[in-house]
Amino acid sequence: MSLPHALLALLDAGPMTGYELTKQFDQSADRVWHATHPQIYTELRRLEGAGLVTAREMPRGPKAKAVKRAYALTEEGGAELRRWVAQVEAPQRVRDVAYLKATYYEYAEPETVREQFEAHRAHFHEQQQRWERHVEQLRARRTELLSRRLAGAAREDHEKIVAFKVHAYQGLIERARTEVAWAERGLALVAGLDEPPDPAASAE
Amino acid sequence: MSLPHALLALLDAGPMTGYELTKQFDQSADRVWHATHPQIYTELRRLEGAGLVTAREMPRGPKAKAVKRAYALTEEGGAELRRWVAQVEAPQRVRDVAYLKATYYEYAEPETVREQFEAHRAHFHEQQQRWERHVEQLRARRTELLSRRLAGAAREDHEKIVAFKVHAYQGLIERARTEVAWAERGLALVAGLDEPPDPAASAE
DNA sequence: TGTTACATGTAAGTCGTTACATGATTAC
DNA sequence: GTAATCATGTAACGACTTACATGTAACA
Repeated sequence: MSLPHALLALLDAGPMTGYELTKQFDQSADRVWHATHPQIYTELRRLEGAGLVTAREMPRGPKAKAVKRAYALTEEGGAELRRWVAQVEAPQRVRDVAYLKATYYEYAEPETVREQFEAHRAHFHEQQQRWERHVEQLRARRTELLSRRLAGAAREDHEKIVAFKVHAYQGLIERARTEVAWAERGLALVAGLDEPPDPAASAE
Repeated sequence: MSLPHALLALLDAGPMTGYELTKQFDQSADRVWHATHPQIYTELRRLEGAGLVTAREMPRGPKAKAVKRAYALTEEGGAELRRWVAQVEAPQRVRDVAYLKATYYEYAEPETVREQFEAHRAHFHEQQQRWERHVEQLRARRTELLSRRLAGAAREDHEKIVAFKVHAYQGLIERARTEVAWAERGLALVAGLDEPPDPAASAE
């Protein structure tokens, strides 16, 4: 649903190949949208057909035995991106496995529950740190994409462009922190349930 | 992916019809998982085929011109639920339209951006309140499902059962609060960008 | 010579949404 | 009688994942 727009948004900074886009959408990248390469290559062809991007075929390496395709935004593509940004989106529906499972943790061994909260904490802690680094880079205007984007924008818009990106990633940092805190409260809860509250009332 | 388990989890409290389950999964309900009725009826038939639930056909109304099917967990269904709860899940990948869009708000009119942050705030504020009410109900053990679930569980497990559910929904409350705060910071940001920081430097 | 990174695709299948379709029962 | 709610489905389509498939180029 948002994949085409996520692609247009990245291409807005400048032309890229499907491979480069794939790396951007990778789990390990600092992106808010994830997609796999089959999805991306397919979608790029579709966008090309719709006239929202154009492809330029380029030789790979000096021997020119293979080609790669660099995609660039067309004017319609840019217009579509702007139209989409202005449009209010319906709120996403909740569908969270971790929380669904957490609701039924009474069925699992305390040890297992601990492991899961640990994993949750580790995951979001890592995300938090990655996004913190990313915000630093954004503020210093040191990221590849941002530099390219700023190069193609009016000087007086620079502050605004940076501010919105920083705000978005700051939000993700806060979100990750919230998850870390939740997992930690979860760990405390299991620890408390594990050793019964009143030693006199404990069985066997 | 988690739909079958979300269904098993609900049926764990006691038998229900597809229609009742649909209401539980509705956007307006206090659930962490969303699903639509075609998905639910289809999945129930699949679970029945797999032996994880059994269906009992019941007459609808006194005239018995139509039937409804109440689904109940089988022993294998219960076992599967327990197996699933104990299993560590791979973390979900980020895919968030609101944040994706927010990264490119420089393209939208300040008025439009404001509207979107407003909508974001309103949505999560409402969720927050709903979940707060839900936690109150859980603590007082006044929800339908929880009473049914507790009725079928050993007395000494009651505290644990309630505690995990409360913890999960508390997490969702915190999450919603984080989103509300993010939207509010966003509104402040737009307001600040709208009136240029230095009146002397403003153009026309 | 072999491994890693570059680079692009197809095919099958699952998960989820939306639209279509039908009919009974209850309350006003 | 008629509207809302109860109740259950099918069909078509779109989004996403996983497995399969292929080949080049750089580097050690």
